[in-house]
Amino acid sequence: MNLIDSAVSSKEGSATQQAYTALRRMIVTGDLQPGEKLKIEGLRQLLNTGASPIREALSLLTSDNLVERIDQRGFRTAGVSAENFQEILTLRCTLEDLSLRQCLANATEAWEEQVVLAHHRMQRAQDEKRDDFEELHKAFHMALLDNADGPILLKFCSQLYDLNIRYRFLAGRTMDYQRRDVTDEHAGILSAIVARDADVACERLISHYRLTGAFLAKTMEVESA
Amino acid sequence: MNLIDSAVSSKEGSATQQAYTALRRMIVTGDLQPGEKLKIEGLRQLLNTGASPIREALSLLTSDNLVERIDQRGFRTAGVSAENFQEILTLRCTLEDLSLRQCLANATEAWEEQVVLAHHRMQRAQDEKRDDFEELHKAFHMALLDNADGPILLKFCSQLYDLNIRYRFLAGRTMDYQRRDVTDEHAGILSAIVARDADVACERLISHYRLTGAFLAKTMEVESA
DNA sequence: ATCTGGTAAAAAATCGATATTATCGTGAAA
DNA sequence: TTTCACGATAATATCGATTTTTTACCAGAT
Repeated sequence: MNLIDSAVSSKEGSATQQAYTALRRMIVTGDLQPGEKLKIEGLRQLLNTGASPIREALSLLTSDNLVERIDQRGFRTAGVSAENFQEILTLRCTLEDLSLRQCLANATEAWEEQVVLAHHRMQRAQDEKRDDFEELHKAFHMALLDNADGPILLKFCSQLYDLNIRYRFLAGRTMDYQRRDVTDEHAGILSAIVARDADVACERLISHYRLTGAFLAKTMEVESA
Repeated sequence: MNLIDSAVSSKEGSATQQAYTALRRMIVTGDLQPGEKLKIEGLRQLLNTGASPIREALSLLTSDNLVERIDQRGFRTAGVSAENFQEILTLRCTLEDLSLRQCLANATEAWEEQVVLAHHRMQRAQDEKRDDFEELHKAFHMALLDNADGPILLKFCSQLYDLNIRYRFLAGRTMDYQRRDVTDEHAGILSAIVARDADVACERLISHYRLTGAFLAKTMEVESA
């Protein structure tokens, strides 16, 4: 339930917690199709647990806008649409710009070091093509924002991140992220942070998103054609 | 679970739904103190229902940041602090400004009429000092924002509204809203909307919030002193 | 053919009971 | 006195079964 390292899959925690992370991953990665009906009984067997944890996990996932709850007729995964994607993208740009500026205004050594560290870990995972790249990528982006004026904004950003990344998975995991040269973009953002240049950092961050967004939008078009 | 008329208390719906609205109101109005431990058994008896609906309702309330869930050690209402209040206020200003501008950019007859209607209903309730003023007040503010580019932003605003209004209740319901002459402010916002003047409308909306915010902040200071 | 009403099957929601986990107090050892 | 370990107790989390509601289906009528 925490923000940054929510993805660290562990067999620790309550049954609800396990169900929460498992279902979350399944939805984000597209194992569960958008708009798919989520039958308690099916999930119960799939995750080998009782109905209560499933039900509770699904309730929690509605927080994140990953699941829709319709009273008396169960749960389904959130739907997708071009409009939805667009809203996520633009909101994300707005909020992360806001947040990053606050972070830089409040900049401290400790924060900067966390960012550097997160970047390093992500980079290494990418070089070695490890499969935990995704979580480390999120960790990097969240580390960037983790020095703003308050936790609510961070939570919003975290939510939007997940919603956005879901579209990337849906567009096809095969068409890999590495295709575009995203490495330079990350490095550019980092160096602007270290240089404490808010305008440049934000500009790079936003264009990073817009590029990825445009890329995805195109992919979606192709697929729906 | 819908956004605007979530407060309309009805005896309809599932036990979970009823528990959700009841608990929500209790938290927002301060019947349940900030940071208070929410024991399932107690609430179960209070609302005369089983543990499952309570539990699920509380899970849903974590969506709204009104309840904190700590794995394996239950639920408690969200805490309050000056910093928290400040963040809510400034975020709210930012997001509602953004949203209102979108609404005006997309302005339609239908939307404008809904706003006028919502304003009228609120006004009448205020004049007659009816106790449904609160819900109609929210309905008015949400109607203002209900023509933006997407539902996510609206949901964020709705959440922040509730979080904010909770502080008003906590500051003391007695110290009534009507003290300040809020009527003019509402009317001013409305007329700017009708005139399709985004800058003025936003300026009035934001200052409406800031005034209320400053008022509350002072009240809080006094109380904590 | 289309609609309607009713019924059977399926799924969701809820309950009551049990298992699991945290909390609190007590007392012994350092 | 402080710290730690150990039970006793209270609360949470989970399970299995039951109730309620929705959904799917089909016969009969328009």
